[in-house]
Amino acid sequence: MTKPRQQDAPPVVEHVSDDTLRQFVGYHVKRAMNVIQGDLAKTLRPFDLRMVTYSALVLIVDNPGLRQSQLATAMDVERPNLVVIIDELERRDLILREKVPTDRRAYALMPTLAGRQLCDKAIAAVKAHEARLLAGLAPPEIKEVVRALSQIELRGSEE
Amino acid sequence: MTKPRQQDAPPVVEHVSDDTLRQFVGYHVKRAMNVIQGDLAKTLRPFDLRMVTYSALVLIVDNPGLRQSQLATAMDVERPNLVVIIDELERRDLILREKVPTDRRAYALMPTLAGRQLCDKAIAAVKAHEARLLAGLAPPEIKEVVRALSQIELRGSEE
DNA sequence: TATAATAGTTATAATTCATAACTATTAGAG
DNA sequence: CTCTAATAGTTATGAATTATAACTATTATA
Repeated sequence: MTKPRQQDAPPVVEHVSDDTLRQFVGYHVKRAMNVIQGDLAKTLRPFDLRMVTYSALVLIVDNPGLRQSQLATAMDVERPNLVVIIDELERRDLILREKVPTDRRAYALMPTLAGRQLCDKAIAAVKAHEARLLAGLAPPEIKEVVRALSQIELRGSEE
Repeated sequence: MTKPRQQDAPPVVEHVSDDTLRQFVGYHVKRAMNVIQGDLAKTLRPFDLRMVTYSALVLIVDNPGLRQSQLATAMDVERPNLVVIIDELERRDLILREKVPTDRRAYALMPTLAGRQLCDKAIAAVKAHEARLLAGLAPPEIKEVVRALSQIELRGSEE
């Protein structure tokens, strides 16, 4: 005999079980990602940055002179969608589109001083917030996680 | 002296470095998530399911009788957005909205036989695909990753 | 009984993501 | 060397996802 049910009424669910989904690593990744994304958004708000503008800025600071198409590929964003991101960063004078004399179709993306400074501050803030999220995890554990996630990422690119 | 640059031209970036972002676990989670999400979408396409409809179906099969608001909370989806998801599953006769005699505002979500069957098949397919993504990772490593991700998830909910 | 709260819905806006087509320019085949 | 194809960036646009306000019906509570 199963749970007693009055008449023909549907069972009342007191606690929702997601055990089946929990067997999938992907589910855990998704839920962790939700938390991380929410935390990141909150962290970046004071800098008036979103996740995309933040990562674009970091990549430009780290790779001064790169082209928009390179950045789009690195960020896994369609070229048309990158345009507005770059527009926004340029409008705020965090980066600039520098003309490339050897190829007049392309722009070399360069960070400004303000861009580098904001980037540094944002990175520091993100670092602090991430540390709080990862509190309770020992460094070797974290290394292990990163290794595993990289492995998954790799599997994806070799399709 | 740094890299030689002809005249005043911006440096040419041959390889885009994302080392700065790689220091963040969140970045790795995001990139792994992209791969997983793409793989999942491909896996579910033959069943005419998307990630949201799939997880909704699984949760309904595992928790027959649950209410839409419970499901919305479990899935981290706004109630209005869940309506169309449930509509879709119901239209395909995978689930049904059963009237609750004790509360005439609410619907108890129940899977149909077809729903349970499709769910089983989809779960099997996802399991197989995930196994391929995780090939190269030993079971204890996977356990470690899940533990770490759960920890992150937890940190988020205790804000 | 009156008021507040809840379940589900509708309508709608904001945001994100994807696609086609265009201009200007460069590279490559012949 | 010229013609064609390919590339960089852009514009326009649409699809999909996500979020918000307000509504109906019903239940819980003061």
